[in-house]
Amino acid sequence: MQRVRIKDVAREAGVALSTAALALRDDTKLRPETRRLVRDAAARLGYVYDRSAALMRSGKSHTIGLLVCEITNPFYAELTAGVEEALDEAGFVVMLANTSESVARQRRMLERFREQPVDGVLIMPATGTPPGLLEDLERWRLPHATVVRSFRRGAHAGPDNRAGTRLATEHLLALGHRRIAFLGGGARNSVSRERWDGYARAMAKAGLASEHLPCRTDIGEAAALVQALPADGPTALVCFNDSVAFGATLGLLRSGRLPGRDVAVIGFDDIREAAAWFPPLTTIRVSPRGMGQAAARVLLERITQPEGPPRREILAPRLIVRESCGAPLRPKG
Amino acid sequence: MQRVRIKDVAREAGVALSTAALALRDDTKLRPETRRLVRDAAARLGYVYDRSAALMRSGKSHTIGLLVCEITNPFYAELTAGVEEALDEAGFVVMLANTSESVARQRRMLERFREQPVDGVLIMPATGTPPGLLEDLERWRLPHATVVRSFRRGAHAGPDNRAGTRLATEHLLALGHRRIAFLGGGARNSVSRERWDGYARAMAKAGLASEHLPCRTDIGEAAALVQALPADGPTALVCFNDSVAFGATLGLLRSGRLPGRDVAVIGFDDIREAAAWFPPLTTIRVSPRGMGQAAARVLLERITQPEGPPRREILAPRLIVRESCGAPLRPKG
DNA sequence: CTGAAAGCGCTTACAG
DNA sequence: CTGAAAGCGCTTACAG
Repeated sequence: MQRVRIKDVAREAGVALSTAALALRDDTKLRPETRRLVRDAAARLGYVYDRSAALMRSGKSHTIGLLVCEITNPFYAELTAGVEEALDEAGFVVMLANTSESVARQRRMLERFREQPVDGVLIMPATGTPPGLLEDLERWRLPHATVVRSFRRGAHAGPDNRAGTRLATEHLLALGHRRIAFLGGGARNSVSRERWDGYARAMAKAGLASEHLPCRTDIGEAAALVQALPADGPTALVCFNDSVAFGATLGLLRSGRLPGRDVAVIGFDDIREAAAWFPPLTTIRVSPRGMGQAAARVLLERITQPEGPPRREILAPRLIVRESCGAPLRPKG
Repeated sequence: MQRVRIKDVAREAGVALSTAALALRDDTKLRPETRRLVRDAAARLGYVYDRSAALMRSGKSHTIGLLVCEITNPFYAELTAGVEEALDEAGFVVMLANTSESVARQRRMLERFREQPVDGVLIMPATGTPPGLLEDLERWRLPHATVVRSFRRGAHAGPDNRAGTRLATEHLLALGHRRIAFLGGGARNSVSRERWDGYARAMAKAGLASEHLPCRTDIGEAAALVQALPADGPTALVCFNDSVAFGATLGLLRSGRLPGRDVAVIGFDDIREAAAWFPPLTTIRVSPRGMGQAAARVLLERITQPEGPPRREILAPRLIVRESCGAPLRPKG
């Protein structure tokens, strides 16, 4: 069984090869009847369009490379779903690489994507990514955008991290807390720096000292750290993200303390599990799916208008008050 | 700035075009010195290998399409990481599509992958996938394999679901439970059927009646359902998976009951959060990452040996006893 | 290891 | 809308 090519479809439909080629791409230069004629012939023969051949000739792959720093993190998984959704709508397909925070693997996959070739790359830079990577991307003229974590310049979509932890800290201050610590973060990436910064500035503004309890983004590690906190420790925790906050609540429960009543906890991200948590988690909402979609749009703009200035879309976060901050226990008034 | 082609590299290195082509793929027919010579020339010119042109000629894309039923589910996210890891080692790259359990979207993405073209597809069939899909794949001669959820035939890698829920049920029976219910599942897919079946058979063998508490795989929905369970309800829950089990423990906590002490809970999957949970979750371990790697291997075998019989790799699950089943509270002996 | 050549299946520009 | 043709950048088989 020979492979069916456009030439065969053209013969079956009784039209010229160039007409068949145009008809198969639904070109409006052709009469609707002709297009139907060709489509029917293609269906009869079981014709399958070969995108790789089209790419070879036209140089457009309608494919983008997505570098995820850690796909097993629910936040990034949700973001990936948003990216994939928005790109699919635009007729693009995504090639996935999970770097697992490895700078070496990130580099290797980027070169692989370049060879593929893809029309552009969307990157959540691995922790510790050297700034030279951005320069390489620019030199390669490979359209690119970052999501969540960013370089100093270049197209980007991400949350306003400083505003987020500022909102969380100010909420806790308004509830009367004075010993407020920042739990988690500390990695060498823009998100860690910015979230810490928003908290620290809000504390300084209130004339209070900052306290950092660094730990990796790991429920177990956060839980162990919080479980061991002394009774005269912080009365409130601004957490790097929801996973760390989940760990914090588990650590409090394990040491016989009730999150919200004994120690206030606020997360960041509002991942799906946050509302169903015990106690329901007060957190900063940034909508990973929406951010993935925004990032896809920003990248597509780079691909279609490579000469324009790169757009940076900073999304405003929102404080979602539930129970883990203890607010419902202290009605204002 | 013109694009650098193999021809240019050959000229720069002072060798024939065919020699340069072989050298760039590190063919052992060539002397190491020649290979070095060519590689150095390529580096000097900033040559980028064009895989799409190679695909066009050789017909091998070294790309596979991955259809994930729900990437935001941590279990499938981890599985995706395993697939991507194993394929990368074999020099393959993955094109991702998240079907979000939509049969229509699954169909559309499959046709897209076929056009791409990919060397094969790895599928976690969306709930409600018609058996006709398998026939299409066979007719298209598109190498394929399923993961976790399966068709009646075809290459596959997945857990022994019946053995898993049987292990869980027998453990609860041994702890003295009699009113044991199955929480979650009920979707029209092989996993739901098999997990229920393993539980129901173990109950029947013990001469006990089965009880099904169906709910979607959603922490919030499971929590609400369990929170409302009466005091004379089941004393133990075999859960469809860990997410449902997490919901169950939250529902118990919300209604003032301690999971493990008041009602025993066993999950399925052993996702990362299970060990850190409060209380630590007793569950059935199937290693999503390992399963993803196994599925990748099974698919690669289909691609390299399309005429051989499809392999089905059924992985044995293991009971991981932690605290949510209450076993540590009742030392044997 | 050389050198010339065919071909993968499209896209695209062009004269009619 | 036709028809013939060039070309995208590789791979591959072949005679030397």
